Amino acid sequence: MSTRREAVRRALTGSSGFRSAQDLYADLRAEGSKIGLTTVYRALQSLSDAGEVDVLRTDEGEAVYRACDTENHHHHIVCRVCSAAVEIENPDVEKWAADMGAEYGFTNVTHTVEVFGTCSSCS
Amino acid sequence: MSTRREAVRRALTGSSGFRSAQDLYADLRAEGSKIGLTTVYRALQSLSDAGEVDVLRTDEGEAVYRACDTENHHHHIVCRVCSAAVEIENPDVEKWAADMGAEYGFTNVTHTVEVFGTCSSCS
DNA sequence: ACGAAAACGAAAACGGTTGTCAAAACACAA
DNA sequence: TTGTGTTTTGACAACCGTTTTCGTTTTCGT
Repeated sequence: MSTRREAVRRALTGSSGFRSAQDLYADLRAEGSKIGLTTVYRALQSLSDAGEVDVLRTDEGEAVYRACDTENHHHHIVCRVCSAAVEIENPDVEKWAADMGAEYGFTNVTHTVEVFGTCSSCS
Repeated sequence: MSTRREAVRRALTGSSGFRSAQDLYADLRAEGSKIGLTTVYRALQSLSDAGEVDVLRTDEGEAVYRACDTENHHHHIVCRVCSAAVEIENPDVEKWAADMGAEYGFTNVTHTVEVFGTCSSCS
């Protein structure tokens, strides 16, 4: 694990919500790092490939990342103002998605579930 | 409703799955229309604002559109090969999302739920 | 038919992301 | 330590989907 990638992971772990690559780049530069934007993207790509961070897309199509507490499959409630996120799990939803897939003859079923709202401190 | 926008709606209604703006543009040009890409984007934007089509983002960040049978809130099972889609509804999921939001003090809660798989004719 | 308003399309601009490539950092054997 | 091959890095350009701009065309009301 290279130093740069470690720095990106640290920056991500130090934030409570979903951050974009450019956010993290700005954070790292602000704290004096000479890291390049390309490297931030590369680090996030590889952390994501390794399953160490969760990725999702905003409505604007921007990719945002988060270092999650568990490696288990789970979902989030994300504040649309400050992007803080709470991890949530629900076996029923997992089962429902799988059942739906089976019912319509779909194989290799995956799903995305994200809940958005305004968190108590932002409202 | 302008002619061009109607053409885009027709192109969308004639497909069974989610299509990107560029897909629709290609379809329309292929059938002889002299429509411009800009107009396709504009038409999709306005159809989407009017709630007449559903929009979602692929993992690659591309926006894809679909003319749905119902205007009610619903979700989809989407084939990741041919992008054919089945509309699905489930009050439990709706309730769950709302409950989760309330439990963590989030207001103005919305959610996105999409199921992906390989449909029977593509597998 | 006329003028105002809306729609249109080509091309440029934009913004996030990825590719390129030479320089720098590193590993490690001699 | 020095040399050599590998990996990582970052500036910059390229890419791609989308939006903006702006001059032209079409539509609509009168």
